[in-house]
Amino acid sequence: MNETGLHTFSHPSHEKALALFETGCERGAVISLFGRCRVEYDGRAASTLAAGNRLVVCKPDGAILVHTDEGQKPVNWLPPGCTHHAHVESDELRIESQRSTPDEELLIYFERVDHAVAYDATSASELSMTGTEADLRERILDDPSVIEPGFEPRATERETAAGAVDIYGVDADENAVVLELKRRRVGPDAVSQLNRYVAVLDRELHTGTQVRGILVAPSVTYRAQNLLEKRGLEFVSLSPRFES
Amino acid sequence: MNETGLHTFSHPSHEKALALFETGCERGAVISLFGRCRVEYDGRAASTLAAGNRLVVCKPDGAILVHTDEGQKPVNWLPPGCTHHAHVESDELRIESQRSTPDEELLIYFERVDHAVAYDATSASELSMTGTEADLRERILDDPSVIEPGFEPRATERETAAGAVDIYGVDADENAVVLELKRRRVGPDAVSQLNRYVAVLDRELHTGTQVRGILVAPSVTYRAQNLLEKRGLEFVSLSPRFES
DNA sequence: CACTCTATCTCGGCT
DNA sequence: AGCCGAGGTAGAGTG
Repeated sequence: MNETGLHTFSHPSHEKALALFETGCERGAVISLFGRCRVEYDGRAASTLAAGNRLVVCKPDGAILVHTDEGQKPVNWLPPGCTHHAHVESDELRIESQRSTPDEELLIYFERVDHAVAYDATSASELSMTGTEADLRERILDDPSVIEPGFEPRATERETAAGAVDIYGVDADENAVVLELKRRRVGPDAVSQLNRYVAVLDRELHTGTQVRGILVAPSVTYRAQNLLEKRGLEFVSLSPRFES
Repeated sequence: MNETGLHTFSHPSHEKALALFETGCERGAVISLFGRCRVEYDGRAASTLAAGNRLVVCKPDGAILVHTDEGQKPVNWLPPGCTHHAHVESDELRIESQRSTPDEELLIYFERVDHAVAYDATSASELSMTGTEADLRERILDDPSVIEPGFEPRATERETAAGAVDIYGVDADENAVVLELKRRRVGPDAVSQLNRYVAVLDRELHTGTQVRGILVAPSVTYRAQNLLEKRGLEFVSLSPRFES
């Protein structure tokens, strides 16, 4: 232990690893256990993982992750809000985590702990992100001509019977226009969604002229392209603004 | 280093941590770095994370994760298949990971490494799971009467113009029946999907009688319930079998 | 390789 | 608190 809140053991006995786990949890540290263990999960689904060398990370908010040597996703996990209990039994260090709503349980049985770390990590209070769908909306509202000359936004999140439309406006000839925004390449589902908005607004507005529907995204899939044409909808290629 | 493939340093110099990182990567180990760092991401979106105490995990398949003290999800990450480069610059240990399609980049700058671990983890070859949609299908095929007396499955994954139908069969009166299976509570989208199948099969089969559509899931949302009634579709409550 | 679909999705916003 | 929809979705399966 020292000023940075670090506590480690190499090849600890189960008792020493247990002590590190418990004092670390109390302190609010992130616990990392490297060792050979098997894992059982029971809850929304059920799974069993045969023994192997894993990395188990246990966070003070109650989240627990079991990582193997591959994949970005943990092979087993429980979300934040779980309670952990550890004890030594049958020559194993057993970590048992549970939560309710829904009831689920993760059992991690270490036959051997190779290394144990308790570390005081800090939160991510200052993560800032750009390049989202909100950025795409801002980009259009800042300069509506990126859609087409004369386009004029009238409302965002305009409510319809089919849900809220991203941007509602009019074109140079005062025809109603519905924009559906997607921050990345889109498939046929987005086209269907746009089509529902157009159909609903056609009915709700009952102006003589057809409501125009424009899908705004960086690109579309081949099938989405086909569907757009079949439905008489339009497409404008536009990406979210990336601020640095 | 020892027979379990473990290599650790507490409070290493940047050079020592760099050496551990590079030899560990070559060896195919999982590298864990505990220390104070800032993180920048640029790719599908863009983000900056101010300096703080983090856990950085770097896997031999190219995945890299940055964990804070909270959340199940890493605060920053890159998926498997990335290439990592590490070097010391401006009194920082800099880990720079990149990939293409899409182009993205994760920059992790350690001003201080508190602890470093290289560990030979093993894969999850033997994860077995139950309680999936496949289990639900098996449960129905084992005993079709759980749907209704007289129901008789004729095909699974039967192809239609709207995609593959989960289970296709006939009822006691030889009417065509389409089952759409979901392992958990479903919303209106599943009803729409089922409706497309029924509509398409009505046309493809052009039998005199209406094709029946049954949604099979543990439960449905309120709006899905409404939509089912509006479309003349049916619902059977059934959960996947959990084997232990 | 590109595209599509599912998920023990996770996460956040809203009713 | 539960429900619903989006995601830097991830990961698997398929043409």
